[in-house]
Amino acid sequence: MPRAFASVPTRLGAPDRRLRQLTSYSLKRAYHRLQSDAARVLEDLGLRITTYSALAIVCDMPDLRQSQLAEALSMERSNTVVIVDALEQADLIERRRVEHDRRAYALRATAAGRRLCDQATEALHRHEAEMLAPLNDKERGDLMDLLRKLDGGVDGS
Amino acid sequence: MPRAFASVPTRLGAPDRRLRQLTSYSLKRAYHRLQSDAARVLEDLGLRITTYSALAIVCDMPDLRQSQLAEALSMERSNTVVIVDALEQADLIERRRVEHDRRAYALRATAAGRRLCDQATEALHRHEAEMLAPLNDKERGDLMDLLRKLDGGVDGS
DNA sequence: TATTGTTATACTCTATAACTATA
DNA sequence: TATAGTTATAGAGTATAACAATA
Repeated sequence: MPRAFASVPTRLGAPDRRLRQLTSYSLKRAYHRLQSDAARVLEDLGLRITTYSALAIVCDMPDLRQSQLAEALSMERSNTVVIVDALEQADLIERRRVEHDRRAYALRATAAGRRLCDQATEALHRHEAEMLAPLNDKERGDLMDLLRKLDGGVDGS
Repeated sequence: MPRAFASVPTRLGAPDRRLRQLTSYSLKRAYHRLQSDAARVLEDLGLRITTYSALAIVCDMPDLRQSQLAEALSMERSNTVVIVDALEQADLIERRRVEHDRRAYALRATAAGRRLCDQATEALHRHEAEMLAPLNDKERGDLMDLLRKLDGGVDGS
C-alpha cells in the first residue's frame, strides 16, 4: 500500500547527521577514500594493498615467517598464503627453508622486490600528500599520532 | 632452492615500521578495529553496519529516495537495493510510491525502525567510548574534526 | 599435543554492466 | 534520451574449519 508523499528535497542538507556523530563512521569514510586512491596507485605497479603491505614488511624484516607476517598484518595465517604466493610468483620475494624447523619458511625480498617496494612507497607518499591536502602539517601529524594511539595503544615498546 | 638461514627473531620489533609512516595504513588499522567492534554490537540487534547506516539516514531524512540514500552513503545505487530489501523485510522501513514520479520510492522508517535505530545508535556510542579509551576528550574531538576535514572537505554548507 | 603452512569455503562490502519502467 | 530502481556478476578483504607435515 504505497502512499504518495510530498516532494523530496532535491538538495539534501546532511542526511547522515546522526552517523557523523560516530567516530567509526567518519573513520570509515576517510578510510574508503584513502584506500581507493592507494589501490589505484599500486595497481599501476602490479600490486594491491595487501601484497604491498606484505612486501614492505618482508623487506624491512627479512627472514620472518608467514605466521609472523600474519601477526604483523593482523590477519589470519591462511590469508597470507595467497599473498605470499603472488609475491613469490612475481619474483618479489622468496620462500626459504628454515634450518631447524622444516615446517616454516623464512621470507626474504628479492632485489627486484626491494626496488618495487621503494617505488611503491614513494608513490604512495606522494599521492597521500594530495589526499591530505585539506590538512596542514600540524594536523597531519596530529592525525597520525591519534590513529597510532587508537591502534591498540601500541607504542614503540 | 630454499637455503637455510639463521634463527628468526621470536619477538618482532616493528615489522611494519615503514607502513606506519603512511596515514592510510594507520587509518586502515584503526578502521578495522572499530568496524569489527561495531559489527559485533549491531549483530546483537539484527543489523549490519550497512543496514544500520541506511536506517539511520532514512530515520533522519524521511522520504528520501534510494538514489539519494546511495549518494549519502557514497555507494552505488545497485548496492542499496539489497540493503533496503533487508530493512523492509524486517519492517524497519517502508518503500512508498512518490506521487509525481512512479519510478521512484520514498523511504520512510517505521516506528519499530526508529526505535531500533535509536537503540543501535546508543549502543554504538557506548561501545565506541570504550574503543576510544586510549584518547582523552580533547583528542577524541580532534580526531573527529580531522576525519571530517579529510572527508571531502565538506563542511556544514 | 601443538605449530606451520595449506586448502576449501563463505560472508561482507564494493563496483560495473545491462535490464525495466518510467520520465 | 535520461533517470530510478533492479538484477546479475565479479573482485577484494576477511574469517573459520579441517588437513598434512613437522616439532
